[in-house]
Amino acid sequence: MIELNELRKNKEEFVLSLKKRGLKDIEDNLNKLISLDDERKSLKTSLDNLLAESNKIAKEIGMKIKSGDKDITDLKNKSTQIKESSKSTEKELKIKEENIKNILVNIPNTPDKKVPEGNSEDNNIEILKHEVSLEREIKLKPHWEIIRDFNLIDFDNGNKITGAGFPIYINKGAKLQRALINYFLDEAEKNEYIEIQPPILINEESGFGTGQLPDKEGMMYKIENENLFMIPTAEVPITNIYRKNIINDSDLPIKNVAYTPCFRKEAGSWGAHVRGLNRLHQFDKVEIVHIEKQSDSEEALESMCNYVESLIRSLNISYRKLLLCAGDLGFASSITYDFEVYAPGQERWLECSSVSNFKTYQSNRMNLKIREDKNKVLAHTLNGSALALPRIVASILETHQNGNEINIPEVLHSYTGFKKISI
RNA sequence: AGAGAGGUGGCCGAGCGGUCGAAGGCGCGCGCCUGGAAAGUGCGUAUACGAAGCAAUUUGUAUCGAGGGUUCGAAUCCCUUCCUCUCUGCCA
Repeated sequence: MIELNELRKNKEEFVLSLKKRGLKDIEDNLNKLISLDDERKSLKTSLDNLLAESNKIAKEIGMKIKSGDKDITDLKNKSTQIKESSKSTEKELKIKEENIKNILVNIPNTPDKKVPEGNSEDNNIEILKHEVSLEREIKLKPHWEIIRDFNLIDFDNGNKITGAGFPIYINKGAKLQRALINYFLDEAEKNEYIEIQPPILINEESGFGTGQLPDKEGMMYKIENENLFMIPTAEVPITNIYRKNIINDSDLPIKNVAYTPCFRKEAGSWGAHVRGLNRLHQFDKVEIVHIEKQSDSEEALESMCNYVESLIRSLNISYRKLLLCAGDLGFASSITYDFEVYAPGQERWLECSSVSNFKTYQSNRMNLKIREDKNKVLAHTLNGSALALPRIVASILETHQNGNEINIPEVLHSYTGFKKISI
């Protein structure tokens, strides 16, 4: 949620910045927000005055009763009158506050200065690319063929017991999943991340805090009679641990890592190119989350990117790093770097990590602050995938296939217990 | 899931219709005392939203799990709801 006070201070910057996202009526919207806030303030002032008056009378009555004076009818009547008008003012104020929140909640985060303009993925900027050489002369298969040939994942039975997009990993396919998860967690630990095992169901307040609710409700699976949601990413439960907290400066940075399954409805995003592991309803992911001081978050984003890059590189697969343009930026993010790995069997780049700085957008929603000297200021929240498994698996299988066997990247050997998968 | 007890500031804990944002203690911060420390002692120590001020700050309102209600006045009474503990049941 953008900060209203900041908006009031530099409206022009907000307008320019949000226009980068391609929002057309944003200036009118922001003006409306400010005038609603003016109205809110004046209502608040008159309500406070009424209540102050009413409190004063109540105290007078109390004093009179104590001193034995029973003549309080006039005061009572006066107070009742004040009460009536304060009730109606209070109602007005509540409505005003709701109106403001409804608008505020639907305004996305302002893109960082570094974020390029543009409204499609073609406008994303490639920051770097690292390619591994493929000397093999065999014809490279897409991973869904490899999976079938080596019997690593059973999509059909997943379909039978749950539905499309819920794969069953089998045998060495399952072991590979477990190896990757453990490898990613261990590496995070070496980099001073504290491991968390959060719940994978979250309530409405948590969904609101990180920005999935109310507007992105369609992405999450809902448990109807419990009013809970399956997490679309571990970002939600981890970041919400710190909801409504005031954290001491000296306790920062907070660096957490968690492995969780993730659940996404992905409504309407199924097409011909979405085969095999390219898009799933349930997938595994190791997520890193930072809570940082505002002045430290830019550097933290860099270090997170470097960490993610080192992980991908260690798997000996081709990857590239993109800086997302404003139009491609997630709703709550101010700046996002995507990492894509290359899947040579299908000749496609697949996104496997998204590293973002949300700045104060989430902390403002969840009231997460940092105590710096005497001041309390909103924290910056950041997160990134480190890493999402399925597309990494796709890239590993397609990159390291070698006829009748698949070579497992060396860093995983101690985790898998095998160096190759054979037919 | 049933029965009972309970949810008060960073923590412990008093208050159970009147000046209570809330005694007392612990913790923490600043000062005094000291050669230094301990002990002692003085002061301070929640959050949100307004108003005034360049600011330090001053000031109003709300908040005693959450949301409603009764009352001139609610931490205190009533209703709803969430959570915790104990016992019983069920269970990996």
